Amino acid sequence: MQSLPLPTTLKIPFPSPNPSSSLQFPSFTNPNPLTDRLIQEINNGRLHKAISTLEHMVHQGSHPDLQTYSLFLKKCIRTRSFDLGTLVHEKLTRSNLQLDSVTLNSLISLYSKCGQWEKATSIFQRMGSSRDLISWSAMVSCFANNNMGFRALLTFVDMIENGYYPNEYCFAAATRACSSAEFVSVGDSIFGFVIKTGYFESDVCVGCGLIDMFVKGRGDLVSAFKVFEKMPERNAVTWTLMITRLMQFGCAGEAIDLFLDMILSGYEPDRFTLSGVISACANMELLLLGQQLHSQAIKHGLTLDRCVGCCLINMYAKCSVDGSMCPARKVFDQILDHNVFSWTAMITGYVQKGGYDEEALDLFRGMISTHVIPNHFTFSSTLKACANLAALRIGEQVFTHAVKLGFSSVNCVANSLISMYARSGRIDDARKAFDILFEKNLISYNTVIDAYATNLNSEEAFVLFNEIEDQGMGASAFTFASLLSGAASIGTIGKGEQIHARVIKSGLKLNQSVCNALISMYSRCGNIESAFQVFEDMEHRNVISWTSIITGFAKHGFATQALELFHKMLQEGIRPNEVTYIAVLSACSHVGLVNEGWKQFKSMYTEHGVIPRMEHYACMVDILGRSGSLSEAIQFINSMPYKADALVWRTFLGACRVHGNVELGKHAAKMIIEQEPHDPAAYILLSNLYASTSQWDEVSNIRKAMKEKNLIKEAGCSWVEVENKVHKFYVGDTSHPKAEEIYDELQNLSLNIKKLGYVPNLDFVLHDVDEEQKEKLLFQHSEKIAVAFGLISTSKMKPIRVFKNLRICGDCHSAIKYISMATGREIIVRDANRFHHIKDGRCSCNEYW
DNA sequence: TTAGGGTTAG
Repeated sequence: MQSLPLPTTLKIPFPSPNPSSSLQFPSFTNPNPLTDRLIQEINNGRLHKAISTLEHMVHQGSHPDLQTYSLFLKKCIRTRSFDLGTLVHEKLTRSNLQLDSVTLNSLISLYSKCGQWEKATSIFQRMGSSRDLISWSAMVSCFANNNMGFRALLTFVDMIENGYYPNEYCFAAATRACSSAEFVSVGDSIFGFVIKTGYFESDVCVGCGLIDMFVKGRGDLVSAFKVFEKMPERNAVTWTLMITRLMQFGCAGEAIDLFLDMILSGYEPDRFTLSGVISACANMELLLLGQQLHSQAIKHGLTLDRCVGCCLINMYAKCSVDGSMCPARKVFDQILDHNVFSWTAMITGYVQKGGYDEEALDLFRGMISTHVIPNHFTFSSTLKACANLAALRIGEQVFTHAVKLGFSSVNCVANSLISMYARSGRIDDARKAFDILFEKNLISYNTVIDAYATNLNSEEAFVLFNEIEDQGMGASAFTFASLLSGAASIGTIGKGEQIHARVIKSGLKLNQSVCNALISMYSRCGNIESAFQVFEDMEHRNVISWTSIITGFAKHGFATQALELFHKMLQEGIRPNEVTYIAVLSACSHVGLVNEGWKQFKSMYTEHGVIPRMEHYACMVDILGRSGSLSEAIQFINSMPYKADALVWRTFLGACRVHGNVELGKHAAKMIIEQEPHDPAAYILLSNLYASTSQWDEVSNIRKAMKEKNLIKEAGCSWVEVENKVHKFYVGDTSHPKAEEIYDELQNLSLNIKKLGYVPNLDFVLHDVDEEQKEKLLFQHSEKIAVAFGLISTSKMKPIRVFKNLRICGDCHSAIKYISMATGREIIVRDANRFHHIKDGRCSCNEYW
């Protein structure tokens, strides 16, 4: 299959609609004028009018004859008006007419096509001896169409045993029945038979069956395409089938190429063709071509068609440039008779677009009120809307509805429920929903693994990861990305390296998402060298790869490298996004590059069209504030185009703390508390500010205020990973089995570093106690305990990696520099803000933090 | 009347 350049602006030479190609039925002369009118309406395709006429006739007690009923049914099947077909069947049942095999076969076909295979089966069973070859054929086809391959093959065999020799339709259906992997060998036998009998040479339907056997059963698009190319006769259906299958199996570009070939070969696209190729446009986000196809649909009078409509809704939702859902909604509103597909397409469009979750829920309510029964896709998308809105109670009500309709154990519904709980932090409920799910698929596992990894429970995430491998499911890129992100959050490099080894074993080492997650993991675990190695080894880097490594260098304080990489990224033509600029500005902030920061901030919109958002303003406040330009920072805040949020003020308050400016700090704290009255961080920062300037009465007032408001300060803690186990320490912690050795080591360190010139900085004790007590308290800080434990538990050759949930204390920073000198060890500390690489008495932050 | 279509969770 050769891929042509993508047609984005090409004008397609569509042939004009050919009215003679639509099916016309002969008129019958009938004594009843109403019957004549009915036949005319059926022939003209005015089926809603026809049903009114039929109802009127029935009301008058004058039923049309069987031939007219049969005509009506065939037209309903032909135009896919299944609801109307069902109504015709109801009237037919009440007519007491004796049904012939043609009419009964039509009914089988009607119910087969609208997915009601039970009804089709029941009609077939009641036919008894009036069954003919077409009835059998229709039944084989019905089972094959409704994903019941085994039953289709059984019926096929049953038919032969009943003395019927299969015709080409039957072979086509039997071949399609082999469209799942389990029937590959049966498919081979039928294929051999079809070739031998010469059916393939003479019939297009058999070719269609073969195409599906290869594509659906084996994922073998190449063989399917060979069948297509060798077909002695083609028509619009065969072209459409091949286009649709290419699209469905991930070759949207090839599907569009083939569609162009079809048009150039003079075939006229119908509702099926347009549906397939519009879906291909949606997948490739080709809005212009999608719009051309939309105008074709209008020209062919297909805008009211629900299927074409669904594809257009999907295409507009995926391709809209300005994030607007108006074009999609317009298509939806034009569809007259909504069914479950059209409602679901619109709900899904809203949910996928993001920011339209309320609209999605409104539509779900609208759907229920019009008595359209939702399906598993509807529930899946609606639950996702609830998760986005954090509307757990509504989500639970929606799920109860799904339970009542029997969809609770369908994977995508149950997985959406798991995801909804996981995203709301209700990990236990997510786990319960996972446990009761009878048949879990990879997505079920990935969802719950991601939930554990996000909630820092890497042990449980690993147990489930092993289950995936034990069951032979094969972890995906998503599984690895979640596990790596979990390892990165805790900073367990040992775990991260183990996962890296499993990535290599799984064959996913070149996967872009996995590589991006590896870069982030190594960088966040303190090993920027390995992060850079992964980045260098990548074959194809995207903006996330570049942003991840730039963020890594920025956090580690290597601003020069970060900015060099940023320029290299621009040279390679990669467009920076909002996150890239957060990385670039934070690189400037971590080393105090005020002018460079201004330069980047000013050019982000003018040169690359990235509109600064709150985080970028906060970065600039950080750059200005930490460099000591507090008044410039406050001027900057006042000049912002929108009201500064708590993040901006928190950043400014941090700078006030570093530069000891109590007055501005008080103002900042007031602004934070105004916006987030229950956030303890502002109170703590302000209290620390008072403590550092020895205003103990104020410290005590703040503590009282916090107590009254029941605000609990996040306890500071530090941890190190030793032999794949995380050891966590709080202030003054004595709970570790090696506590005695740790405190002996701390005592020795204290003596040794004092000899080298360390003087405890008692300003960092935030309690009003005497000096001796203050010094003792300093040596109980969690980061010092973690360093001491690292020293006594690890090889002298390896760096010690310490992690802290809050910012590192100033005295600990100074003490650890002396410890690195006294012991000759490299100590890397990751705090809430950045990395400190401490070696031979120096820190990579150059005291700028 | 028997070959082709639409929406899906991490």
